[in-house]
Amino acid sequence: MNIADQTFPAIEAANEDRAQAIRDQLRDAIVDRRLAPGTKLSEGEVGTLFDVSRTVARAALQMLSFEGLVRTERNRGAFVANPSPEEARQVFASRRLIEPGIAIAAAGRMTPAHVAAFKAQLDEEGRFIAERGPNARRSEIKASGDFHLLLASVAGNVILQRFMEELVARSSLVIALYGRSGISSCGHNEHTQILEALENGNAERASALMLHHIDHIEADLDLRVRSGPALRQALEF
Amino acid sequence: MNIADQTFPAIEAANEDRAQAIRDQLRDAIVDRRLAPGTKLSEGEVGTLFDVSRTVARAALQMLSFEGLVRTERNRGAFVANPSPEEARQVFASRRLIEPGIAIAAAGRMTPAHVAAFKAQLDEEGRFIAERGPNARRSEIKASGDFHLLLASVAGNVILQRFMEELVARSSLVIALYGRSGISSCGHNEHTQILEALENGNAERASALMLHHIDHIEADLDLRVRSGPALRQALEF
DNA sequence: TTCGCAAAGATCGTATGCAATCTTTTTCAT
DNA sequence: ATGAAAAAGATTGCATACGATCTTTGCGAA
Repeated sequence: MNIADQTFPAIEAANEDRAQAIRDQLRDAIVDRRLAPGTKLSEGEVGTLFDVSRTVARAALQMLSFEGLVRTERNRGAFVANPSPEEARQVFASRRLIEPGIAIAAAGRMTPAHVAAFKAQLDEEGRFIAERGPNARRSEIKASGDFHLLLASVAGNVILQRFMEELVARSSLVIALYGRSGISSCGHNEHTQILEALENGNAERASALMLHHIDHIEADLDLRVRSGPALRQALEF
Repeated sequence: MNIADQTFPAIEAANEDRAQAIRDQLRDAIVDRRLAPGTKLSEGEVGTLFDVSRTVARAALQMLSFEGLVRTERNRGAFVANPSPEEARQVFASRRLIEPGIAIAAAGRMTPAHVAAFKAQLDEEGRFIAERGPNARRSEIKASGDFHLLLASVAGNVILQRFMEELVARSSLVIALYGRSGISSCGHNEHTQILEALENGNAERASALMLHHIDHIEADLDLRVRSGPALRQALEF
């Protein structure tokens, strides 16, 4: 799970913002758990891996720390975030507050093109659930989150969309740490139901289903403190 | 309104994160309108003003751009954000979704100490409203936002608190650009009412009052596009 | 061995330098 | 004058360098 063992796709070509590209790759790696919570992300290694200077690597890590996916300690560096049970609760409390509203907004803006995009998304999700192997698991995690992000994009509020991107990514970390049953594949049926409600323009139902869905995901977590949160943190694990 | 004309309090001493300190100062300057939307914030000038290298200044500006208070364009630099009417609507739509929930959460966690803090906050707000002069106006703007931030801190969810910090700051920019009646001092009474509801533990009422309060603030805006949004943006003004 | 402490090594925070890009000014033909 | 093109200047993007801080290693005493 060391970052040096990771392989990152494609070369960061383009004269576009390279720090942003690196951030995206690292975020994906964190979200689908190729990088475990607590993993050290040193500026030098990141820079070497992506073939940029520390300056750019540092900027990418700073971005991730704003998103809460990375924790930085002064003079010690950056680590994949290791959310405490309390943080985990706050992530889901935030989602319970925001995401039902997003569902309502999205219900009022669904077009046939959106419906098609959702169907394709759910198909993909289903395919990965059926497959075996760790790569399929990763893709499944990613796809499950992408459903929520697609919903947020349909809602048409870029601010809320960014909030949701952060919350979905952090949720993945939380589930990785505290999830009981490996994955939230239980959610697939619920996703389907939510899409149905959206398709029918039934905003209230979509909203209620979303709330339940979030509750179910959180119910699958074991947020009891195990060895005392301080120790856990202190050991970076 | 040039940044070079600004004076920033205190020296950025401490071996703590200087970029963060600079970000805070710049944010305050933007929020209470010492820096107008569209103002150029060059790395060099910021660095000189705060007596740090461009590296640190750049980091501070990057942080502000994540918060949506600053817009950065590749190879062109950073500018105080100039939110479009659409962005303005999204800011308030986000607040309508989040802040009533925050009020509910806060209502369930109010302690006597919190009540005292709110009272002090409202007192200060009232004092600035009574005063004359541009400095009082600035302080009034700041205080009005601080009420909402205090509420968010009482709610006890640091994630939502950060979201609110961003939204309140961006609201100030929006009001500066699109506000009809100079300031939202109209809100003072409403703040008082909200506190009353919180004090009585009446979560539903606090939530409803907050929703109305946000609506009132937004109703004071004139979000009609004036000279075409493209032109406005193109002229950086 | 085991503990503490010092030296060596690694990593971070920040300043600075250079090329690339953008902006402004100057120049010149229409 | 006016407008286009070129030159000069300013600013950014990025790499690199160096001191400061942290981490690890090595060594000697209990």
